[in-house]
Amino acid sequence: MNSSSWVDSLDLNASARSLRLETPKETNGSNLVVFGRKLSVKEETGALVEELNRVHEENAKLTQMLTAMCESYTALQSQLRDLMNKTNIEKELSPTRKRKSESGNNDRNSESSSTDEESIRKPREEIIKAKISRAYVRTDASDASLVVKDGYQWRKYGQKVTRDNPSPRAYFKCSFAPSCPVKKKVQRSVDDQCVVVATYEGEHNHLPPSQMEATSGSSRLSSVPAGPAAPVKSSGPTITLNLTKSKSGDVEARNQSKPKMDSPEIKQYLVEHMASSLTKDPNFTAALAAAISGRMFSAKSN
DNA sequence: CGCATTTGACCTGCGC
DNA sequence: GCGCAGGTCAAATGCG
Repeated sequence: MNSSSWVDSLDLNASARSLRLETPKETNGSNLVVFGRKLSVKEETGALVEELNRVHEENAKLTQMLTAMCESYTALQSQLRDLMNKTNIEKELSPTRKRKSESGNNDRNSESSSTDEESIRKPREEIIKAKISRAYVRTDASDASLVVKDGYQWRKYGQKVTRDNPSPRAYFKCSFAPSCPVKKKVQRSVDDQCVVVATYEGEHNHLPPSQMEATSGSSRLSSVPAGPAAPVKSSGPTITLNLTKSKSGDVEARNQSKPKMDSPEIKQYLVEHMASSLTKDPNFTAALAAAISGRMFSAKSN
């Protein structure tokens, strides 16, 4: 199961709710015209409140489902990681094409200290490099800055024009924690200049700054540390593909089709998606407005 | 003045 | 060995 399918299922639930909430919306107008019928208005208000409570319960259930799903996905991911580490070790033990340069050094055993260091360092590098994910962010094509707001702080350390793509590729390092090994490459897509492709290498060894603020008691809903002129770019959805290298094509295919559900980006996207599907639903907003106004009127009449 | 960004130079791996 | 391309470094520059 991929995220889009269960996000869609959330959408379906939202639409199901909206179907049930159609009646209040239709009677909303009559509330204003036949305002004297207090009894029916109160009945409707009660029904709406009931409906709201039901929606809240449903929301809580969905949140529970989401949490359970995230947990099971995390468990699966750690299993996959263990498997991949095993296959990496096996690859290291067996002679491969990558070993060509090192095998060329075999006749120079006098440099054993340096080659030993390399052989120790290389698997570590490969493990770091194995944790590669890719994010596609839709931005304004006229926006020349290759900045992808993902909740982390990045320091640009280089830019290069590559052969396969006329638009420059920018290189970033995570600057929030000095010891964080994560790097990011950002380049516009060749096919669609509106789409920016961000490739992440490695894993953060710290919480995202936004989450750190949240845990430290900040009441802000979403805080991106890039300054006031840098809200979360929600001009389009960010799709994150975990491109973690894998020997098995089957596992790889499944893994690629499965975005990082436990990543803060996805979680934020889900929250935004759920919030927007609710707020964009005219039936829901109308019902909500009717319920609130109903309560206000009933409070006034008391 | 300090920090982030820019940009040319340099390093490294790979193919021929 | 040489050239190419991608990646990184570090001095220069800009900005708040």
